[in-house]
Amino acid sequence: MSRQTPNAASAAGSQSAAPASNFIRQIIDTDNRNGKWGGRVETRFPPEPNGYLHLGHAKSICLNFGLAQEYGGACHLRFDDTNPEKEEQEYVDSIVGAVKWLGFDWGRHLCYASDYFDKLYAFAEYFVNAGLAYVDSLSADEIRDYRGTLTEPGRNSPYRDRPVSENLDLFRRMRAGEFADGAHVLRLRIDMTSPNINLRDPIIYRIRRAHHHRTGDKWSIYPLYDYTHCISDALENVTHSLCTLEFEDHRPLYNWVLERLADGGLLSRPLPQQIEFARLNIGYTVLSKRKLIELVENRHVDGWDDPRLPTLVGARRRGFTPEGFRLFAERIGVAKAPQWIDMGMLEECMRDDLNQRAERRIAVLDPLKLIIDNYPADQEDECPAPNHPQKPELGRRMLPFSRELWIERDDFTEHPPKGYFRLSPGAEVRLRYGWVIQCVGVDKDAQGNVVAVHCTYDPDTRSGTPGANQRKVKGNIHWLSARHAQRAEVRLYDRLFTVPQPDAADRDYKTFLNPDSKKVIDACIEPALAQAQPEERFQFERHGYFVADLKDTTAGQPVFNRAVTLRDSWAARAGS
RNA sequence: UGGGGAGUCGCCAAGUUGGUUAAGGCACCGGAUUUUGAUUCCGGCAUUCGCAGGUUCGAAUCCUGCCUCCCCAGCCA
Repeated sequence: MSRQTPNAASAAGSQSAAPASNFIRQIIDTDNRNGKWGGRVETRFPPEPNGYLHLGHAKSICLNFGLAQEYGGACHLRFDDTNPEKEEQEYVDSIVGAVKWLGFDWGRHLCYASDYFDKLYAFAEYFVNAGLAYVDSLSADEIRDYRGTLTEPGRNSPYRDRPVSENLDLFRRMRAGEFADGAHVLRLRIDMTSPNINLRDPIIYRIRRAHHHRTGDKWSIYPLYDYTHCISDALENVTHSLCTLEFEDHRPLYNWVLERLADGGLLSRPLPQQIEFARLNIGYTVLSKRKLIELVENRHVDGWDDPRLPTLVGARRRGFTPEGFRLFAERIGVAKAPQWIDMGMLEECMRDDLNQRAERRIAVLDPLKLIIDNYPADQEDECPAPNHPQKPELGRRMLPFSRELWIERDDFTEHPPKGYFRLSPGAEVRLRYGWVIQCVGVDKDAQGNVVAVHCTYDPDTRSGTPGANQRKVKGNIHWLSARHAQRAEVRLYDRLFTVPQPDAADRDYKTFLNPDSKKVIDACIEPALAQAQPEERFQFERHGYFVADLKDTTAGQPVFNRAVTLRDSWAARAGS
C-alpha cells in the first residue's frame, strides 16, 4: 500500500528521496489502488543453480527484493532447478551467499521448483485428462521440423489426437522410467499455427533419467521452464513476476497455463502477472555465461572470484559493497529500452559508498627515498592523522616520522610540467599531517635515475600548530617513515577489457583483454594497516579504495586489492 | 507483407487522461571551500523528444506513413 523509502539510498548515506517512478512501480500502484491483491506485493528472484551470479543478477535481485521491501511485501529466493544435468548444490550455496551478501532476506521463502514436482505432475495429468496435453512420440528432429519456422506455420504431430487413455498410460510409464531419454515428450495442445512459436504445442515434460541434486533419482521426467515457472509463481502466491525482455513472447503461454488451471479449479484468481524489463549491459566487461566460463577455464583470470570478473563473488573480493550495488540499482532504474551502462557508473556508486565509510590510511605504492637533511637521524616524531576527514568521531592514529621517508615516485619530478604542484628541485610541498619541506637536491645512480630526494624541513610549519597553515603550499603529499613502514602485497586491478563492448558481434572479445588489468606490487604501508582484517576496507589516501583480501590476508600480513581509484582530475588533464 | 518489444542530452531515466520555460542521476565544463589535484558546495549543460506529414489555440504526449535496433524456430532457463 504505502511505500517505504528504499534503504538503498539511505544506506549509502545520500539524501533519501522518494523512489523514482518506473513502469513496474506504476503497475503495482495501480494494482494496489484497485485492490487487486489487497495491497499484497510478493516477488521472487528465480535463478537456475547452474552458475555464478553476476552484475546483471544484482540488478534483478535489487529490483525484486527492493520492491518487496519498499511495499512491505516479501521476495522469494527460488531455485529454478528443472534441468538436473546442469545444476549443482555448489551453485545453490554460492547463490544463497551472494543474495545474503547483498543484504537481502527471503525469510521463510527459500523455495525450489523441485519442491513442486509432485504437484506439477498432478497438474500435468489434469491437462492430459482435460484433453489439453498429449504424449508425442516424434523424435527431436521431427518435432523441430513439424514446428515450422518464423514465417511458416507448424503442422500437427501425427500423435496429436491420441486418445486420453493412451496419453495417460504413456505419460505414467514415462514417469515410471519405462522409456529411454527422448522417446516421448508431453506437449500442451494449443495451436500449431500460432504466429507465436511458444504456443505451437510447447513441450512441458521430457524424459531425462538423470540424478537431481535435490530429488535424487526419484524422477525420470522433468518439467520445462514455461510450464514450471508460472505454476511455481502461482503456488507461492507471487503477485508480480519480474523477468527479462526475452520472455515477453512467453507471457501468453504463462497466462494460458494458469488460466486453464484456474478454470479447472486447481488455482485461484487473481493469477500472478509476468512483467518484463530490460536486462543490464555493462561496458568493459562481458556477462554471458559462456564467455565467463571461457575466461575462467582458459586462465585469463584466477577463478570465478577473480576481482576483475563481473561475478558477485568477484565483486566482493574486489572490495565492492552491497550498499554500492543497491545505490547502483536505484540509479540505473528499470525500463524496457535496452540499457547500456558505463562501468564508470558502478565505480562511482562504490566510491560514493566507500567515501563515507572507509577509514583513511597511508600506503606508498611506488616508493622513492626522501631524506630530510636537517632532521637528526636519531630523532623521531609522531604525527596525528584523522581516520576520516569529515568524521572526527572515527578518531585518529599516529604516523611515526623520521629522517628518512618513502614518498610516491610520481610525487617528484625533475622537470615539472605546467601546473604540477608536487615536489621538484627548489619546490616546496607539505608532507601531509607533517611539515613543509623544500627540495634541495637529488641522488642519482650511474644511469642517471633519481634514487633519493634531499629536502630540508621547516620546524615552524608543523601541521596543527598555530600559524602552521600560514605558509601557503599547494602541494600536499603522503609519506611513510622508512624505518617504520611495513611491506604488503597490493594488487592493482583495472578493467578486464580495453573497449566498452568487447563482445560486440563479429569480434573475438578475447583480443580486447586488458594486459594491465592486474598488477601485483610490493607496497609500503603504515603500521596501523598491518592488522587489517579480511574484507576490511580503507581509502589509501590519494590512491583509492582498497580491501584486505578475503582469502589471502593472514594475521599481521594483509594483502590488499584495489577496488577503485579516487577520481583524479590532474591525471585526467595530464592524460596519463 | 510471421509474431513480440524498444527508440527523450555522451550514458541511464522521468514525463503517458495533450496545456506555460522537457525532472533527476552519471559524465563533462566552470567557480568556491579543502593539509587527499579526493570529498563537499554553487553554477552551466536537449527551443528539443528516431524521421516525415497531419489534427489542435496548443503535442514528447493524439492520428498516418516511414526508419532503426532488440528478442523468438532448445526435449535450456
